[in-house]
Amino acid sequence: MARSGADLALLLLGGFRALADAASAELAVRGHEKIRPVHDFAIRTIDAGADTASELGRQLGVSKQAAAKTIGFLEERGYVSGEIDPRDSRRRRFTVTDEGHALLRTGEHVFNELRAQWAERIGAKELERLEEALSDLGIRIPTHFDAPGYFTDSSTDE
Amino acid sequence: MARSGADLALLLLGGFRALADAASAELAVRGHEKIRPVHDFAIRTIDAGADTASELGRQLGVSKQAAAKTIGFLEERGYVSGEIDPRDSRRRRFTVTDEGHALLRTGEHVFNELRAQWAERIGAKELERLEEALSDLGIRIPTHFDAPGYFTDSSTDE
DNA sequence: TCGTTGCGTCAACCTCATTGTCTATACTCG
DNA sequence: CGAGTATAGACAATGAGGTTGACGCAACGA
Repeated sequence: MARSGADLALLLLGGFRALADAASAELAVRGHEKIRPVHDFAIRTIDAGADTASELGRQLGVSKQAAAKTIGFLEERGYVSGEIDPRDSRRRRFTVTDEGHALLRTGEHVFNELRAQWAERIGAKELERLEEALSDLGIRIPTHFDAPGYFTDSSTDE
Repeated sequence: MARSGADLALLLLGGFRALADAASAELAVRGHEKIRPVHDFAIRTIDAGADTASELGRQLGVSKQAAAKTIGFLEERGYVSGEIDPRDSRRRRFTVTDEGHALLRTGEHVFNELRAQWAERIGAKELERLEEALSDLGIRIPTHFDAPGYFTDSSTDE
């Protein structure tokens, strides 16, 4: 039967949220409080070479000020550490600390566990097929999350 | 091959965003500027009986102030209209206007068109299978759309 | 050496949400 | 009836997350 397009959208969003919320909660349990996907993403991006605030901002598609703020948070938590570039004293170059790498590993682990749970529920084959379908649709990994809230729903009540 | 759980999450988010963004853009083309999913959802909820700001807030899981603001926007655009309840002058009771119903219909249409495009790309069967899989996972329709939240604080309540 | 460009920071402001406070109205119970 | 309580909605302050503008300073290129 032809389902509705709106339901499809909601299903996708719901799936994402189920994973993201569960991951965030699990990360908190494991000692990484208040970590949100942005942080994971930012750390990866820094690790991949975007080692200054300006560069991180460009990579993430946000202003350098916003990127600097995120870096400030990460630095405060000890996930990254930075020092002035001896070659160019305008820059502060950041590196991901062991703690930062640990967070990345834990996050990955948590997500993989979640995925494994899904695979158990509907079958590994089916899950791969779902991923395949989404990939075939040309869905690209989003890097910008300032989505205009499309729906606001009550997840709190039940 | 075993994909990563994080990629799965991103794929779902990306899918949702692709649909939501396209729908929002198409709605703008059709004369409904700046309409986001929240608005559609709010109108539906009002139509379903949540005819005061407080009640809408409760249904949507947001504060009454936030709900009042949304209603203010909808009223300004002519999607809903309200008047003081003669039985209880504290309340302003809202009803969805014809314009509001038209928006709902258009939104539905736009989403269905988008879904049809996806069905063309990967096959109707495959799409249904994807929806089936997501449903089987017990994904519930979310109503809280601050969803970009992979990287934004998404409330961890449940 | 002198512009130009880029980095990082300060400051102001926007949006969307929150909580707290307050007035007015309604409801309930002794 | 009248007192006390609960509720609607409005106002204000606050917070999170982002933006733009301005600016000092360092680097670089002609």
